[in-house]
Amino acid sequence: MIELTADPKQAAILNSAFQAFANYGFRKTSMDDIAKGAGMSRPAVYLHYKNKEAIVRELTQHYYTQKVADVAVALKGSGSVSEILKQAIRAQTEGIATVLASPHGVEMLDATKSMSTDIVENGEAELARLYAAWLAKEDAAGRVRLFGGPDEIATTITRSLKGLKLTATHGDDYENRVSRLADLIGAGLQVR
Amino acid sequence: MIELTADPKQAAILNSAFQAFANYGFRKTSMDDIAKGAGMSRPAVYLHYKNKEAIVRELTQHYYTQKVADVAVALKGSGSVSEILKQAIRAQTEGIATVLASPHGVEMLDATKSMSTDIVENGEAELARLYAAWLAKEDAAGRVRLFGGPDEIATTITRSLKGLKLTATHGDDYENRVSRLADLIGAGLQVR
DNA sequence: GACAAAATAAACAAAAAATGTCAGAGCTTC
DNA sequence: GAAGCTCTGACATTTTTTGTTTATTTTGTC
Repeated sequence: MIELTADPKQAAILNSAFQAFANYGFRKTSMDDIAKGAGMSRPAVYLHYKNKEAIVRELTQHYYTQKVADVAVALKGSGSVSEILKQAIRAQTEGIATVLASPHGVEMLDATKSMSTDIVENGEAELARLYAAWLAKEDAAGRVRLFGGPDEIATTITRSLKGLKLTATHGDDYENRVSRLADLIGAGLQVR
Repeated sequence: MIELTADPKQAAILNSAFQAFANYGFRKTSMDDIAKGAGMSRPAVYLHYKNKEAIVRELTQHYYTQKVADVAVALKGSGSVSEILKQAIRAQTEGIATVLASPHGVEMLDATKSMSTDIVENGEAELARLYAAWLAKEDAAGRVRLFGGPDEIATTITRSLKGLKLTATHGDDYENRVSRLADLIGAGLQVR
C-alpha cells in the first residue's frame, strides 16, 4: 500500500495500478483498468500521469524510497554485525519477494527495469552508499574485517542481491537464497 | 491437464487456453496468447477451433465429461451410503475448487457459464441422473430413506452444489461448505 | 443565489492490438 | 514429382486502447 503521497488521488491511482499489474501483468493492463480500480474516469488519470510508463516510473520511485528508508533503519539497529547485515538485507528484500509472489510479478519487474532504468540505478546506488557508510563506520570501530574498501563490498552486496533477483524462479526460492547469502557475507566480515 | 483428446494438437491448445485463462482471465486472453502457449502460430489454432468461444465450450465439455466419469466411479464404490455420497460430491467438486483457486478462476467460470449454457445444463442434468440412479438402487436395497422420488433428491443435490459454487468467495471456503453439505445430506438419507 | 474556479466525464480522432482469412511454403506419402 | 497434408506470413477488418478536447457538474466565495 502506498500512503506516502501528498495527493490521495495519486495514491489511489498508484495502488490500483499496482493491483492491476499484479493481476493482469503490465502488458495486459489498460489505463481504463487502472482508472476503474482507482474509482475515477480514464481522463482523470491522465490529469495526474502522462501515461502508463509514468505510472510505472512513479511506482518504482516509491518502491526505492521505501526500501532505502527501511534499509537505513535496519543498519542503525543493534546486534552483531552479522545480525544487522541480515536484517538490512531482509528489509531490502522483503518487498521484492512480495512482488515476485504475485501472479505476474516477474513481468512486472521486467517492465519496471526497462522503463525506469535510471530510477533503478539511482536506487541501487543509494542502497550501496548506505551499506558503504555502515561498513566504514563498523570498520573504524574495529568490528569488521574488510577486504578492499567499504565501497567495493557494498557494491558486491547490492550486485549479488540483484543477481539473485534476476535468476529467481519464485518468491520462496529467492528468499532462501537471500538468507543464505546474508549468512555467508556476515560470516566473511567477522573479525576473528 | 487434458489428455482425453484424440488429436494431441487440440490437447495442446486446450491446455494452453486453460492456462492463459487462469493467468490473464478470459477477456484479456488473446488467440495469440493461446497459440504461443500451444507452440504454434495463430492461424494453426483457427484450423482446430472457430474462435475463443469454441475453445471455452470444448473446455467446458471436457470438464463435464471428466466430472461425470469421476462421479460415476465414486458412486460405484463401497462403503456406507454417507461415505459414498461424500466421495461422489468430492469428485464432482475437486475440479471446481482448483479452478476457483487460480488467479482468474471466478471470471473463467463466468465466461464458461455465459458461453456454454447448454453444455453446462446438459452436464448438470447428466450428473443429476447419476445420483438419481444410485439413489433408486440404494432405495430398492433398503439402504436409504428417501423423501420424494430419487430424481427430486438428485436434483436437490446438484442444485445445492451449484449454489455453493455461485456464492463461493474462494477455493477453501467452497471446499468447506461442500464438505458440510455432504455430511448433512448423508445423514439425512440414513435409515434409522 | 450568482459567479468564477476546479474537478470530472462523455465524446472524439488517432494509434495499436486482435481477429479471421487466404495464398503459398514446407513436409510427407505414394 | 505430384497430391494431399499441415502450417505460417501477410492482409484487410474489426475491436480496443490511447491521448485530447469539449461540455457538464461540483465546489467554494461573495
